Amino acid sequence: MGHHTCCNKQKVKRGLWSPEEDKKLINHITTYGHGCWSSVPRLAGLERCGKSCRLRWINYLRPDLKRGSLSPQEATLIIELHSILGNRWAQIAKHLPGRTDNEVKNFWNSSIRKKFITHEVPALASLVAVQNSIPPEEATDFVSLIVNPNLIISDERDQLYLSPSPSVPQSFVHDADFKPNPSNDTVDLIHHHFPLTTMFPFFSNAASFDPSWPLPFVGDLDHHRHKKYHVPYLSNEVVQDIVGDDKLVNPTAGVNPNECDPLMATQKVPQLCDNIDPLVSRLPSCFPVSAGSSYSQNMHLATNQMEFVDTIITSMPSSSSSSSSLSALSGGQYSNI
DNA sequence: AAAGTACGCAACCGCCGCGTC
DNA sequence: AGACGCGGCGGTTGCGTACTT
Repeated sequence: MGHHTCCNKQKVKRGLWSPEEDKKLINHITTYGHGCWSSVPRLAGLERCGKSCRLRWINYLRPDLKRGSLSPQEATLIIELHSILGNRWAQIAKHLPGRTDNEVKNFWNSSIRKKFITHEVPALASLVAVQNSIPPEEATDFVSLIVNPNLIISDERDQLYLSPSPSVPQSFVHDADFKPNPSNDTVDLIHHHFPLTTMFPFFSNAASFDPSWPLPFVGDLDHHRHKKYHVPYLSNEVVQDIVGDDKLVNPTAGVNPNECDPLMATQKVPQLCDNIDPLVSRLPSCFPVSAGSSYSQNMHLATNQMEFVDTIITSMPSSSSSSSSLSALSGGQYSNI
């Protein structure tokens, strides 16, 4: 099901290519050219679909491919081109002789992502700390909360775990295995310094806010294979303050450890998952939300989040618009790679 | 040393646009 | 006009292995 049309007609092998298969493909293409890819497997004596042959040739067997890691110059070029072209990997790869779109994509999704997280959070945190005269640790907590999207409601419902994410202040996370910090220091910090209607713009329109939905948090930077569910938690006081309507119900009430036992919380999570999809479609486009998780998706989300954080910073009373530009920060960061 | 975890990379999936009939 | 095949592309995932506990 779902296979390309050329793959439906014959039995096809999948998975990694053997050296023998590679040899057959190379021999065929160097002798006859690839011609119509859908006929290549038959002519070359391979039990693969044409698409698979094409991919193998383009991404691995082509004689003009470069091997080995990308050079610093190539990495810099990818970053520059990505800032112009976005995720158009094929377009980017055209400017890198011997490199494939797949290679560029893999590079971006692994290497750059790491740099993004390790550089951007401290940079933003120091900015927030200075502008708001708060301790660096508190600023780091705040920035980590927004920038580092480790709060997740995953759609992998077959395995259910509640787990805190180390980068997220514990007061924002309910976990069946640990006691949240009752002081809610970070909530208070953020609440004090930033109007939460700015942080979560969808709350500003209470009429369109369905309290039965969970708070929208974003993807899992540590990859889907963790299979953990990070459940956002806000106190009733904070939620009511956000929406300005005491009739509204805390959307995270069912997972609030002060309101139910861990078993109840566990049962609540699948319901939250059921509600996440419609939530996504109703949120303002400026706020990134994902019900799933993947590296590439999260790079995109993280980029949106950085823009969002920039908006927050520039809207703060003490901010200076000229010095708080995220693009300036990003430029400084990336130029060092 | 063994088990668990993190990560990079190769390969697959599904969609889209284009050309052909 | 629209059905179909194909190439191309971006997003996603599975696997092997290096690393950590």
